[in-house]
Amino acid sequence: MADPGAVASPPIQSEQARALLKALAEPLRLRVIEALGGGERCVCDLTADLGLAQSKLSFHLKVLKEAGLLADRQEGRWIYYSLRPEAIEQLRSWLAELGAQCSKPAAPCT
Amino acid sequence: MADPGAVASPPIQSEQARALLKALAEPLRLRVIEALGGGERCVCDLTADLGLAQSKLSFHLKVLKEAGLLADRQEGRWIYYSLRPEAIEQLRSWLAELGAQCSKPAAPCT
DNA sequence: AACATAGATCAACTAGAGTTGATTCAAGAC
DNA sequence: GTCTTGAATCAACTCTAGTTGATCTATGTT
Repeated sequence: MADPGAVASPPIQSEQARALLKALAEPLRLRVIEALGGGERCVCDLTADLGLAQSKLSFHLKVLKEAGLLADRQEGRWIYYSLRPEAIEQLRSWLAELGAQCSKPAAPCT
Repeated sequence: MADPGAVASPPIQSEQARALLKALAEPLRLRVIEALGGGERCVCDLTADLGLAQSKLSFHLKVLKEAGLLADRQEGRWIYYSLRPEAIEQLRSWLAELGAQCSKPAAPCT
């Protein structure tokens, strides 16, 4: 099951999955994520679009980035954020495993 | 976009996705979910396995159920919980949409 | 009927996560 | 160099979500 040589998308552990889920499970962050679903955006753009206080957006971008959901790049004084599709894909795989054999009936309780 | 006649797995909205994410994004609940990943379990079984206070487990089971992640059925005095694969699948689809076109570069900021 | 057990619910308490406004840092523009 | 602007950081505050222990309900046993 271990795959030490692989570079992209190793199977995700539940701890990592939880980090992704937690980062996504917040209203404002979800709005940010959905805004980035359409493609890369700069911070000033997001601030305006979502109508958020600057420090607030910055806080949530940091959380999302630390969870591995976002990539950022700087260009001059602007910073552009984008979704990391690998993270999304990892979470999807993790969910797929979860759903795989969940329909087995329980052994009756005595 | 509306599809009132459909019974199974209509496309999920972000509000519903958030509810699922939020329910999943809690350590204890994730443990419960993973325990149920292997198949249906009764509450007494889960309580013992996870080593949780009864009221605590009950609280989290309720949250998971209200989010639509769990199904429950009663048999005598025991209650069995199981994962709802549809919910997992809906979340996976939602994530897939999100990742679909997120790689478009931003229009440069002036 | 009384009793025992599985599980849900409730009220009081606690802690962690998000908000706010001010400050700091960095990259141009002048 | 100074000034302006985009964005991150920090400290104080707030509030929501989870914990705890007790109580209540329902099912089954005797």
